[in-house]
Amino acid sequence: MSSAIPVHCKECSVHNNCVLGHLTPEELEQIDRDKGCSIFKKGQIIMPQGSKPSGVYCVFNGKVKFTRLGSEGRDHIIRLGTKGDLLGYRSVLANESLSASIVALEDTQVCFIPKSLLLNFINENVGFSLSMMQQACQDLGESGKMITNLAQKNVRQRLAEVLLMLNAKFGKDQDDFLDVKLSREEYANMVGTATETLIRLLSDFKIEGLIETNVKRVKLVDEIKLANIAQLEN
Amino acid sequence: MSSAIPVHCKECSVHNNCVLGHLTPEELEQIDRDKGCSIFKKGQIIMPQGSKPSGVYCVFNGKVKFTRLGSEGRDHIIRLGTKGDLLGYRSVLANESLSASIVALEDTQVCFIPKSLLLNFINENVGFSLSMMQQACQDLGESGKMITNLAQKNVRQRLAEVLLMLNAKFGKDQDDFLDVKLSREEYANMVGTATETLIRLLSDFKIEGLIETNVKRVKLVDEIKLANIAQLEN
DNA sequence: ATGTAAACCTGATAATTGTCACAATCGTTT
DNA sequence: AAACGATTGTGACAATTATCAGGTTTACAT
Repeated sequence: MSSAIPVHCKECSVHNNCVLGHLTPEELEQIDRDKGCSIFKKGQIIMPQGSKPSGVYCVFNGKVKFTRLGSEGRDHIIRLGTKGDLLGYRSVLANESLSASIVALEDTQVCFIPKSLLLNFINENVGFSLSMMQQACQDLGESGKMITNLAQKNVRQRLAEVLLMLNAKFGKDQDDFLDVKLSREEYANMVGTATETLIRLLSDFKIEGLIETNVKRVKLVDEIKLANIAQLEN
Repeated sequence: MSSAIPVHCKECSVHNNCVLGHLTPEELEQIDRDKGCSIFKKGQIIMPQGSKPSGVYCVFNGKVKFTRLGSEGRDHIIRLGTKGDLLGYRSVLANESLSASIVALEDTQVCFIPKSLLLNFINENVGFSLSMMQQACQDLGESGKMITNLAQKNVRQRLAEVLLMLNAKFGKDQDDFLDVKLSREEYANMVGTATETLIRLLSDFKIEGLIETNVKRVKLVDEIKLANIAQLEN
């Protein structure tokens, strides 16, 4: 981790897709006074599982994973975060320790907002408070979907779903590849399967013409068939 | 569903374990004026998946399941609710349709609180607002745990965990049996497995002296061994 | 450019779990 | 009490997935 040149919150580009966009200009200036900006290199732990964070990070750019260490030493990626997401808010608001480590998937610039400040805003700004609550409830809905998927779908279906989810969350780069780089092991940890099984399925998809791969990059070729495999309802 | 004699919220016994306990006496009286009380018989749908509820139910007594219909027509139980729980709050606050049906596991008495009233309280009562948010964040933490369990544990481990979870949530009746009655199919839908597999595992547990069963009732005999099987961390 | 560790891939095999078919039991209605 | 349907239970088998044991390629530091 290293510190970085701070941007003024008022001019920050992430506003449109960030709950902090609901704060007043004065409140944003308050953040400016207290916040700390830092850069985490790819692979670095931003917040470790089990710790009680003293505030939240707002992602300025980059990508992160929320990864939970299960009892048998295997990791599971329960969520991904990107520009505009607040990291650790669940833990701060529930006053519980972090149930997952937050790790940088690429070099990631974040701003730290102390817990006290966040709670102030919630107390004083009803609009912000409501949108925080909405965020939590939406995330809860996502989790519910994930639970049903893990419980009812097989690995092939879940992989198709993960690929489409990545497309929805991160979009495509200029070459039409998914704009996020994940190792095979990380894919496996998202799908909830062994790395070998995941590799085999990815090549199956490649053979069937559903995707193309180029080292760490993946391109979705036939999204409709993928959606059929995933059996998406919504 | 049938209507029931309303109890005054101020004197309601569920306060201690209910977010509504954070409301002022005046706010509770407001609920009294607007609320509707009803009883759902065992098996009745309280709120159907896909609908957008116009308010929430507060459980006065009884037990409910949150059950999601997956794409292959199989149900999955993602959560259970009991006295003091608010039903449908996630959907109301996220302004999304219900991702699961809420179904009575036994005769269940509930009070309906309109959405507008709930939002008023959130706008005007910071303490209540915060405790609603905490509730959402705690539920989110629970979901995360469930996700990791489904992804990393096998059926046997998950069954052990479900049994312990039921014990923690519902406790024991006077005969030391779990104070909740579920069919084998419902157990299977909680664990995320086929009914036949679940039945086999339950008899295994019985043979190994971990549990006793009596028709629909289950008694935990060796909670320590169950915890070992489930590999509980916390 | 070269050595080394990590990541990726493949095959063989074992373990887990699901599916189907059917029998036994229980509870409810007639 | 008989009859019906729903639930519970069992066995055989198939499908899915994990594990282990290797090879190959890639990325990166020196």
